[in-house]
Amino acid sequence: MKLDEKMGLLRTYIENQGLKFTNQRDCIARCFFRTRTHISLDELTVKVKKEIPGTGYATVYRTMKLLTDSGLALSRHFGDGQTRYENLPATGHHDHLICVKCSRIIEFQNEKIENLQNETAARFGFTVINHKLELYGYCPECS
Amino acid sequence: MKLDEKMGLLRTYIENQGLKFTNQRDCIARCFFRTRTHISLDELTVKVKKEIPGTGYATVYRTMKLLTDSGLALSRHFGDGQTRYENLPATGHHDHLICVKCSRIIEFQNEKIENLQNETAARFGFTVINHKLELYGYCPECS
DNA sequence: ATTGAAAATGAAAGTTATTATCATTTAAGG
DNA sequence: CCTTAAATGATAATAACTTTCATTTTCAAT
Ligand SMILES: [Mn+2]
Ligand SMILES: [Mn+2]
Ligand SMILES: [Zn+2]
Ligand SMILES: [Zn+2]
Repeated sequence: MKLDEKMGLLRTYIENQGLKFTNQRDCIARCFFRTRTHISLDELTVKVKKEIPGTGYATVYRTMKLLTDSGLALSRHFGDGQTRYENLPATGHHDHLICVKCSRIIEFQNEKIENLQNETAARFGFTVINHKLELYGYCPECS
Repeated sequence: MKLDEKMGLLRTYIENQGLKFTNQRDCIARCFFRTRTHISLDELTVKVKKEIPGTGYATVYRTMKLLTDSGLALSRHFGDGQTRYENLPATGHHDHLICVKCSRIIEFQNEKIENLQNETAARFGFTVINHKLELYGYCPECS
């Protein structure tokens, strides 16, 4: 999805909710949509302040909540006690390999695993609405 | 593993580390070994206080850290922002199905998924040392 | 049993990430 | 240009965890 398309969806969501489109929201959303990492609020706030110096952490927090609620961002919790946000993956859902030494994160997709997850859940009468699969270990460079 | 066997392992671990075996540690460990749930520190502290009323939360916290470090307890993080502890499963490693409505937790094992995880990691040159697989959804009663 | 050094305890304070409050500013429709 | 509801940023509050410290307890060596 293109940047402008995302900004359009955000505007629509904001209008529909009776909210207002502000300078800060514009800047924070653009900064976020630009990233390709799993970014924390602290990290994102640094980026945003370079464009609008006065911006408060709370506004970044609230805007990321907005983006998450609207479905334009995904929030993730890896091992480090911080919430991280990532853009919607163009290729669809993915899971993560995380290096416990250098924190490198590799994304992967595995249709077979996903299917087995659903099979397993079904066996217990569960309806899965989301899941978390994280593999922690050593990346090639840290092995 | 029997209760006494676990207590023996704990004693050994404590001796080897040059630590001391106290009344509180005995009580907290027994209370924990008795549980079959994924218990939080608050919950465990309530149980412990019924046997030794003066026991402080910090002591429960420190003892569970000890049990985790010694390999006699597993710490888990589900969605609710609290650390939970569970006994070593007699049947070996398992993963979890979690009901987002009633918080019921069902444990499952799936060898195929485990193998696919390792295959996937290997494809990226990763060595997996642990993983987290949680399936969130609705249990049969809440569907 | 007594002693003494080292470790454990419990209350309280400190940490850290997140979330809420509130006075002031701003967006946007009329 | 006005109105007013929402947004902002500084700050305070929360919540779970972790540390500190004065006091108590353990336990090996008398
Ligand atoms: Mn990702
Ligand atoms: Mn379990
Ligand atoms: Zn690495
Ligand atoms: Zn349920």
